[in-house]
This record gives sequence, C-alpha cells and structure tokens, in this order.
Amino acid sequence: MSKTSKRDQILSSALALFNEQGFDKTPTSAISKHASVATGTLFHHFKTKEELINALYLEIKLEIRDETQPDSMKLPADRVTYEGVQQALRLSWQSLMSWMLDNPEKFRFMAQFGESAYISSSTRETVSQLFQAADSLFEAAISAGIFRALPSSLLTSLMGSHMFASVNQLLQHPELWQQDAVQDELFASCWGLLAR
Amino acid sequence: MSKTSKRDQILSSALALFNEQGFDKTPTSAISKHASVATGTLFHHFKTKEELINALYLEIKLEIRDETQPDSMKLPADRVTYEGVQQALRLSWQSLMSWMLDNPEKFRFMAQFGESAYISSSTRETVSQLFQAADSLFEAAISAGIFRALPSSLLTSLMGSHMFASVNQLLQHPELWQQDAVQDELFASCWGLLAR
DNA sequence: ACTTAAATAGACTGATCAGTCGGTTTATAG
DNA sequence: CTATAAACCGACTGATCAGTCTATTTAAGT
Repeated sequence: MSKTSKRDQILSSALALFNEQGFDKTPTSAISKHASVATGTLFHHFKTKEELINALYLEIKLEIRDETQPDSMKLPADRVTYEGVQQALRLSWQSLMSWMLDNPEKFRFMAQFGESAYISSSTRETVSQLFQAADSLFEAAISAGIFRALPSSLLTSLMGSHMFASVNQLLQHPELWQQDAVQDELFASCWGLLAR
Repeated sequence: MSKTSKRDQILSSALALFNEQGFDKTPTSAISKHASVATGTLFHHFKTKEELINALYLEIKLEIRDETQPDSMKLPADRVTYEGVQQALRLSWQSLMSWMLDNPEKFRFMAQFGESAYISSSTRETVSQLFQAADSLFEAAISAGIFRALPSSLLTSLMGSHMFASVNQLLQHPELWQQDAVQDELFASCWGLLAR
C-alpha cells in the first residue's frame, strides 16, 4: 500500500526525469520504470505523453497559487499609493522567491516548459486566471503614475523575467539569499525596473 | 550555381524549421528536403544533428558580435561615471535591441536554444569570450558605486533577461518601438534595475 | 457473495528517424 | 588531360519509442 497513488508516483518521476533529460529525451518507458509502474498504467492515467506534461504543469501552478496566495495582491483603491503598492509587491515578491528557491526542481520545470509548445493553450488559459490579481495591481499602479508608462503586460513580463533570472543565479550561490542586504538590493532592483 | 552554398542553405532551413517546430520535432529529413539537398549532404557538412545546431548557434552569435560591436562597451577609466556608463550602455542597448527586432527568427532561435542542453559547453565557452567587454564594464560600474552592490554575473543576467523579455513583447506590438517615449522609458526601466 | 468498473500489468506493433554506405558528380591542381 | 579529393546523392538499416491490446487484479457498490 504505497501512501502515494501510482498517478502521483508517475507525476513525480516525470518531474525528475524531465528536469534531468528534457521532455523528448525521456521515454515514457523510463518514466514508468522510475515510478515502478507498467507502461499501461501510465497511459491509463494520461492519454498521451503530452497530457502528462500538461497535468504536471497545471499541478505545479496550483501548488504555487496555494502557497503564495496571489490574491493578497488585491489592494483597495485607497491603498494604491507608492508605499502601498511597494509594500504589497514586496510581500508577494518575497513569498514567490522563497517558494522557487525552496522548490528548485519545480522551478526549473516551470522555467524549462513554461514557454514550450508542449503546454496547450487551454492549459495556459486555465492558469492565467489563477494569477489575475497581479494584473489588476499593475494596471492600477500605472494609472496612478506610480509605475512607468508602459503596457501592463510588458511590465508584468519584465518583473517575471527579473524574478526568474534572480532565482536562477541564486540557486548557484545559495548563500546570497541569506543576506538581508542582498534581498533588499534585489527587490530594489526589481522595483527600480517598474517604478518611476 | 546557387549563390549560397549548400551548407548555408542547410543552416538557413534549419533555422526556419527549428523555430517552427523545435529541434526534436524537426527530422533531418525535413531539413534536407527544405534545403533541396540530400540526406547524405547534410551529414557530410555536419557530423550529427547536434553539431548542426551548434554550428547555427555559433554563426548567429558571430553575426551579433559583428553587427553590434560589443567592444564599444570598453570605457577608459576616466569615463566610468554615472553619465559615462549610462551613455555607453544606452548605445549598446539600442544596437542590440534593434538587431533582435530586425532579426526575429534569429532572436527566437537564440531564445529557444540559448539555454538548451543541445548547445555544448565548448560552444558556450567560445561564445562567452566574444562578449567579455560587457562584463568588464559591469565590474567597473559596481566598484565605482554606480551599479547596485550585487554580483556582476547577477546584474548581467538581469539585464539580459530584461532585454529578452522586452523584445519578446515588442515583437507582438511592433508599433511601440517606433515611439521614442517608449524607447526612453524602456531603457530607463533597464537602467533602473542596474543603477543605485 | 456477486457484479461491475477501475486500476494495473507488460508484451507487442507500426512508425519514425539519425546516421551509413556505396556510388556519382564536380572542383582542384599538377 | 589526369588524378585526387571534396561535395553530393538517396536508398537503406538498426534502434527507439508512443501508444495499443488483452489479460489479471483490486475496489466499490448492492
């Protein structure tokens, strides 16, 4: 009686193997073997290999949502001030950064496959609805003249890239994140990219 | 007598097809067909499919170097001032941004495969030597207290991601780049991420 | 206890594809 | 003109792999 279901074993093996060797270099046979499961079982739970990677992607996104509470970025109109936005953003930034640093395998998976063609557009749509609060905050901050006069989708993407690149570097030098000064300077860099 | 050599036809077909379908979904047979060349010819010029993608990667990096003159970022010590660095960086930024926007296919290829495992570490080494001037400028600007007190490799990577994300968005809204105000604001965003 | 459906197993297949091989053409040079 | 090598050709092969199929076990409901 394994505590984890076969389905979960498969997902977790896929996460490990996709990270090590990439999607195309990982045969389904290797996944089922690593998960101590038969080929047929894998295809019973996931109709195709692509469905498997989409399920994994969605599962991780849901976990991120649950553990980082993106809805905490919702600000009442009277708190849309320089300091108010900065504070809200700093908290979300911190919790997302921490999650990524604490879950390097999942982070790397998202980095590797987040933009890949294997993720279907329907999966993408589902996911984007989970993180709408950030968009609203950005729109408000731009209107209020707090953020630079650029399209909100552009600013969102700039912040995302900034965090992504930061984590990538920090994973190679984990001691840096322990220094408060580094965290402050890194967030200041992120903020400097957004704010006027 | 084709003006372009078969080798070049192959590289250019590979660029197009890798962009459209990705490396693994592009059979060598498709490349040779698209290039109007026999299988044997492809493998005469490139021992393996991986060697082909590495050659393409290197070729594009060389083209970037030749057209954007990264050595123009070398600054004499007495020009390492806030304005001096800002000006040098702005010029390099502008020429790299323009090149990427003018060469979307090559840009997307570099984006898709720049970090991929298909590019060998020896190829990476060769390439990194071509763009050392930027590193030196960053080191100097950090020492001078112009840039934030963070590792230069981190700042370099943050700037790279910023440009990458910017181009990605601009390719979807090409009219934006025509506005001087947008260019100014975008560079200001990039500068704001680096400078104290 | 009996029935039905879901989960699991793993041998097998049909396609696909990177790379080979033996042969032909074209360029180079002596 | 001849010799030699490089470029080119495309049919073929050996492996690999996603997904199927049939059979067996487990779980759930009545």
